[in-house]
Amino acid sequence: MVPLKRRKVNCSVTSDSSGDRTSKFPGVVIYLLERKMGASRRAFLTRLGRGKGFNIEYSLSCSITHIVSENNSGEEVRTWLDLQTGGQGREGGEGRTARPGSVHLLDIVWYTESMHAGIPVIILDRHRLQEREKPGLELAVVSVPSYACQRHTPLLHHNITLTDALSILAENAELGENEGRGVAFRRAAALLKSLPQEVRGAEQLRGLPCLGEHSLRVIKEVLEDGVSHEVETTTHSEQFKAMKCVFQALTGIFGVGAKTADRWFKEGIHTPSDLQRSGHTLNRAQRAGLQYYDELNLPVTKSEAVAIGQIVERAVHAVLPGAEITLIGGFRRYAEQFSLLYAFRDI
DNA sequence: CGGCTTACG
DNA sequence: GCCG
DNA sequence: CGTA
Repeated sequence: MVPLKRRKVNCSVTSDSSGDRTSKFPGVVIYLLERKMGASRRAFLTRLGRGKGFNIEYSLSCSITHIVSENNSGEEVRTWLDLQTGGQGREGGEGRTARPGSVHLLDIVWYTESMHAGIPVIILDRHRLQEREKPGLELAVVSVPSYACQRHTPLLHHNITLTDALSILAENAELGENEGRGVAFRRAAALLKSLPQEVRGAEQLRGLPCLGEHSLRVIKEVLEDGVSHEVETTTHSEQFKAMKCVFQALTGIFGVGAKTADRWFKEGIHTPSDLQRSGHTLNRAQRAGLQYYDELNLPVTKSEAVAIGQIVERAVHAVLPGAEITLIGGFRRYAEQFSLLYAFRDI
């Protein structure tokens, strides 16, 4: 079990201009293409979607993630989009778009199915506007450096559904005290995070490191069916849910790691309250962890970070007038963790 | 079949 | 589970 | 064994 991080930063993504509309589904910003759809039908579909909590924009901004069209071919929409954006949304382009992943070009069938489901349904091949792809572009067999240290592993990447699935299997292995197996699934997920674009077919991944029979099978299922049977079973398993919950509660105590959580779990200690009652002998860190349980599990806010930075700055200036103090770490790297680091420039 | 990140307290 |  |  990978220890949970303490003091998670409240790291809500600053939404861009269009994100102001409250949406039940952050990450899904829909643009309905009026061409061939007609203004009145577009207005109707927009009202329907917004009523169900979907974020539907009327103008084409860079925050759009899903473009839905009716009675247009993939080429038509692509040509139209290129005209609007000067080709910036193009997949396999030179990375000029700031947003990860490219816009999904979808048929109205995806929209109607999503309306019916009340949530954005997982995009399957039949939902996509089929584009006659340049051979070897869309289905490019990707290659990656074999050393993990040579790969980028960004937080925001192009294969979230796949990494989510593999992460569940990793978590399950870790909970079952099968660390090695967990490591393998985590490596497989990490590899997918490094890919420059969304994977469309498992064939693209042949020969890549860290992806063996099991991971490839899961990936294939998710790509073809939207879900993996094994992942679904695991997610809904009472055993898994219970273990996950207890682990979160116990390792959430500073000074308690996977081993101790495991031991206590077997002894029937499932919550911090159970622990209090048990009268177990705790070490110094754990006593503090229990005493300040709530506070230590509160996110560090940006203003808190800035305030601490100012205290340090005053102290440093007392010794080194003119020293420049810069807050770095999580708030700059857009990571979940928050580190308080102070670097000194030569003065 | 063994090993799975690393440094430090 | 994946790899050497 | 735990934190980072």
